[in-house]
Amino acid sequence: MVRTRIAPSPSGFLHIGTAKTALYNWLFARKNNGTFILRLEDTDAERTDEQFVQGMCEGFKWLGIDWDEGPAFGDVLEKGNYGPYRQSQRKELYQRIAYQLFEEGKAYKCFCSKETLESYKDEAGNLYYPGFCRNLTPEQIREKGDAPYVLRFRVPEGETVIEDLIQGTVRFNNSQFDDFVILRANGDPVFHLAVVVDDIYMKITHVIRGDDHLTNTPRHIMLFNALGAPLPKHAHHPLVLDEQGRKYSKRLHGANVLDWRDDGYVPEAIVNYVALLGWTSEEENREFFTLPELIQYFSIERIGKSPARFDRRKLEWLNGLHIRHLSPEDLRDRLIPILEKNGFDTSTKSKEWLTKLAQICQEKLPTLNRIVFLSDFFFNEVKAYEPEAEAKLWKSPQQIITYFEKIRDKLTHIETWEHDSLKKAYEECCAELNVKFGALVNPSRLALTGKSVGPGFFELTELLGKEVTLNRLSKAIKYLKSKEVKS
RNA sequence: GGCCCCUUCAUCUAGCGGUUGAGGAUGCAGGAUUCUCAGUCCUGUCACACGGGUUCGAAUCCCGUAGGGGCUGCCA
Repeated sequence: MVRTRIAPSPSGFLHIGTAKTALYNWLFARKNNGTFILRLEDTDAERTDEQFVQGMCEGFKWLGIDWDEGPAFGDVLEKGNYGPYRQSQRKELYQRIAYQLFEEGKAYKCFCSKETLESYKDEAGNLYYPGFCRNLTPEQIREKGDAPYVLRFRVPEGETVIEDLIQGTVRFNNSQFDDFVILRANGDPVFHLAVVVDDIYMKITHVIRGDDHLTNTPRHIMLFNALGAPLPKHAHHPLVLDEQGRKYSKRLHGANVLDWRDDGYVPEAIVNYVALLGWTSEEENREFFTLPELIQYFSIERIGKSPARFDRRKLEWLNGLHIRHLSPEDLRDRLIPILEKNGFDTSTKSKEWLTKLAQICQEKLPTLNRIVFLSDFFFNEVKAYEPEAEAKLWKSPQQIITYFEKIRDKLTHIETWEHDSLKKAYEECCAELNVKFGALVNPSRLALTGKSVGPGFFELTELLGKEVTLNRLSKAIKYLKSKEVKS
């Protein structure tokens, strides 16, 4: 039975890198009918805040990553039989295990003060622990009285080997690891101990995480061994780098997965893109995947070893692709909040109308937010005409006025206000005026939308409705006339 | 500094000793679709970090060098 986990430290929002780790763990669990667990690593009380938990979980929820076991937060209840799922609530367990190691001589009390430790630095200025208290005699310990101490793990001699599903075999000489602290002076466990204890007690079978943990893993393996517990399988995937090739800083826009939601990206695209950042399908040359498809094709073996840069442009392409795969109704429902947020009143429009709007804009949306640009003229009056477009399309006002008057006349008498009859009307005008289609359509677009680009012309005209269309044509005619007088 | 990981087009990557005059995708450039933009479909552009080996033969294996990243906390 596969059991994987994501174990974030709730010290902020859901980072894009954490999302990648979560996704890989989640995909692996789902693929193997396993269990995916959310565990909060909040052993450092100072850095933890309940609102961070909320923010992080909102990110998971948005991405569609759900967990089978996890802690309570907000109005969500705790799930699972291996809880609690917050490390801050498992303190007694860690202490018990730490002292068990102490009793067995695998850990020892260290009374060194911070100042004592500070005095030991290597050539590069890094602190290291020379093992002062490693071999204190019982008398020496007794002499310390009730002086504060930490528990340090007694790193054994020899070699620790990681058999990693992604990295292959990685060997470490134990001599490079100091006797690390497992229990702080205040009784709180340190990350290394808590992780190992939890992974044992929660019966984690596969530890999939970023390769920033690769050099932590030997310590963990030593602890597993000291506790006589079987090793989980390890898989260290490469980190997500920013567009400059550096570690994706928390302060960068986009580090928070919800930034992408705000920018008009759909979660389907984010998940697809992040999965592709270091993983390829065995179905060669395939890049578009829905979440169910990712589950179907995912495999740890296909995860690469080299770090990947985040490429916003490719994400945007994928985003457009996913948007185009949405049903018009689904797209409509995602668009409405964005329209509302930008002050467009959608309540006066029918569901059918809004669906049509979604439909005619669908293939032109790299992001959902683009809808604002593409559809503002449906909700607001045209207050200005694009100057460059005006210079180009309305070069000879007198001529355009004749065109528009003819079109207006034609449209006034149109029987059914829909795409085909509108097109027919324009075709007739073109024939009568002996001009090309574009010569009529493009200037008209400017009159109706104020822009030179937008949705298909007859589609948008149909949606605009007869009254508005005729009004805007008249308004344009009036404007052109006034312009002519001036010149 | 020490230890560990990484290095194929600008970017994400395929490739796991010969079938590769290195394939796909994004981007970029050009063409088609003559209502714009977008989309779609074509075409083009662009890479095996460097230096040594091993081998009949290397992007693929080995060793160096350089560059990038990670860890080296009573953070996780």
